[in-house]
Amino acid sequence: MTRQRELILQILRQSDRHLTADEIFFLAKLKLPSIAMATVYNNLNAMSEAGVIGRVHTDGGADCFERTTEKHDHLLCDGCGRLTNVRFPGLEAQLRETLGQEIESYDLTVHCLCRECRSRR
Amino acid sequence: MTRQRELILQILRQSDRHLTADEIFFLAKLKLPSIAMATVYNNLNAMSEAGVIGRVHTDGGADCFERTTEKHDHLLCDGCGRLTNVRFPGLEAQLRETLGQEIESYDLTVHCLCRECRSRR
DNA sequence: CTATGTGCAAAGGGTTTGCAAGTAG
DNA sequence: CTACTTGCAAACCCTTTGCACATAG
Repeated sequence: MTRQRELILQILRQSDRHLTADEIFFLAKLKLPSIAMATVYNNLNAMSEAGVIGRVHTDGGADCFERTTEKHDHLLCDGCGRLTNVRFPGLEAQLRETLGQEIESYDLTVHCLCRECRSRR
Repeated sequence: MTRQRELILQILRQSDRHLTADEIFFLAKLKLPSIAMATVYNNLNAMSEAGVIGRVHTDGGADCFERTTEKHDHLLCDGCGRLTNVRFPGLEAQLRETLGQEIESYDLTVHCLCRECRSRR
């Protein structure tokens, strides 16, 4: 548990949004100017593999990281890009039943237009 | 409709698998050695935006392209990486109902271990 | 002490871009 | 003809790697 890892974890814990490695790097540099991007990635990789933080792959863009480690799905606004967490309880059981086979996990991203974006049209 | 675009489309139509841009490039070069990667991407982008072919973003790896343009979901074996198409009819309506708002679309990838990979353990 | 983590710079994979030359319609 | 497409190389973004040095425990 190095100073760098502690700082990165703290940044994630204090944010209620999803953060990219770049954003975390920027925020970390404010407190610890010597920190390197490689260190940020090292720690994000280590912590997401250890299940301490969550990681979200996004289509085309940079991965996002979040403090939540609970299983959840994502709601993405195609207008403004805002990403929020949602849950569809029972969905996994239903998918398993429909497929008729064991499931390791699933990734679901629902695309929408949020209220603001919808009214802006 | 250039010779290049026709060739790329033909390659996709003749394949029942998902193909990466790299694989398409390789296959296209066999018939048209002068073709460039940029041309392959140009055409794949144009055709997937036009809805003529399908595009699948994969976590971390290269995007895959497929002839099907019908809406469907994906089943990915975590063991061998094989990607197959599946459908969960009625899922969209159900997601819309649970969320209580309009949905543009959704992306669902179900992770599994296929029979072969499961028995190999 | 010693294994592990750091910072740096350079490399990597996948994709896009700028531009001069070529081609479809 | 003229706008669009090609091929090429270089650039791009995000992420990883190699390595000498520093540090946690």
